[in-house]
Amino acid sequence: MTRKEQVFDVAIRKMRETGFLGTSVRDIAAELQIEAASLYNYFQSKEDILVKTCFDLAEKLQNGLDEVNDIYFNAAEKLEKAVKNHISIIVEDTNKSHVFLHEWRHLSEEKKNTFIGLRDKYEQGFKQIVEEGKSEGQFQEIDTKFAVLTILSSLNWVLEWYKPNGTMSAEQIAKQLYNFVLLGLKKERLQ
Amino acid sequence: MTRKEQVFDVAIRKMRETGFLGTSVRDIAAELQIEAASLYNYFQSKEDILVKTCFDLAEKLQNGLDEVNDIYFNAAEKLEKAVKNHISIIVEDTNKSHVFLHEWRHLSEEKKNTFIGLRDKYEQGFKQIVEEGKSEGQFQEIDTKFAVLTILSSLNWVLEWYKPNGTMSAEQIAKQLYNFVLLGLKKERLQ
DNA sequence: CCTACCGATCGGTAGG
DNA sequence: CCTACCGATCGGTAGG
Repeated sequence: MTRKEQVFDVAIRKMRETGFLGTSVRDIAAELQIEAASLYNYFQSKEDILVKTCFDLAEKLQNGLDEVNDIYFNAAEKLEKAVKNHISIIVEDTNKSHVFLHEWRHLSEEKKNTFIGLRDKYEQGFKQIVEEGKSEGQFQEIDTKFAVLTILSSLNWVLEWYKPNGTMSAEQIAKQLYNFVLLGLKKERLQ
Repeated sequence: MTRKEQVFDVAIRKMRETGFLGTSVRDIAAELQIEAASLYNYFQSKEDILVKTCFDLAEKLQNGLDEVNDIYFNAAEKLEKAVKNHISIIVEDTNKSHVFLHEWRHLSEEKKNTFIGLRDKYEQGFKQIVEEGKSEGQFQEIDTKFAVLTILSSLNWVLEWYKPNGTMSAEQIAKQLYNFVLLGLKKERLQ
């Protein structure tokens, strides 16, 4: 782990704990036992850390989703793999994921708009899968936006209680969530 | 609407938009076209607004849940009513609900611990309903904590896309969510 | 509801 | 990685 990685690691953890605005550069420096001014050898501004975290994770999620869409053809299968992709990425580094999910609104106006664009694109990918499932007759005729936002909310909530050393692996969580939450979507399971 | 209510209203909306730390007393004053110092006729500190918002909403939700438990006997019915209670309260004032859900961590240490206690108690109420449903054989043998957190996450996510003048009423949303998300819980609908 | 102001803290820079 | 420091802004108070 390079010194730069150490700095980012501490900064992101602090931002997860007390928010972007609640974390001063002096807080970060104190934990690293150096002076605040010294941090500027590792980043140009405090916002850099937020920018990198938000955009890195957005890219990772999108790449995973694109891959799922390339490989699989069946909507139900696509959805299952998309769920697994999402969960495996966000539980990989829960601090980063928290910052990505909750602190992006403190990006500068321009960066924020770009970020929202990426998020919309990602949601669009899920919507397309649900639409496919509906037109193929695999999924029930539920409102697409409603279904997608409910699915993603359930997936993201995993962060609130996922413990890396807990009893469930990321794989098991993905399976359980898929069975539990997405049961409502499958047609043959409806009354 | 009294002047004090106006002040709180503006403050809470600002805090929803840019967070508790991202909202200065000067921001609030500017929108009301008064000086920052004048605000202190309406509250004693900026934290007062956060405290009132968080604890008022926690109390409202708990009272609703207690009532549900008093009136109904069947676990499935209790769960349905608890879901409706939760949704109807959080969509009543979406700004307050956002602050309640996301800004409580900026409460002072002591207040924060009390708040976490209230939240735990509320979750406990839901857990009890799920346990009842399981022991009565109405619900499948899913992990209780897992089920409750997934349910609450879905309910809270409503705030992200609920528009008071949208096509769905709070009642319809509650029904749809109950059918969609909670389908996984009911035993007779399992494969 | 205002003027006038306080001490503390903020993100960041110059220069080494 | 440090010393020394900048201007800006913060929550809040005194006194009217």
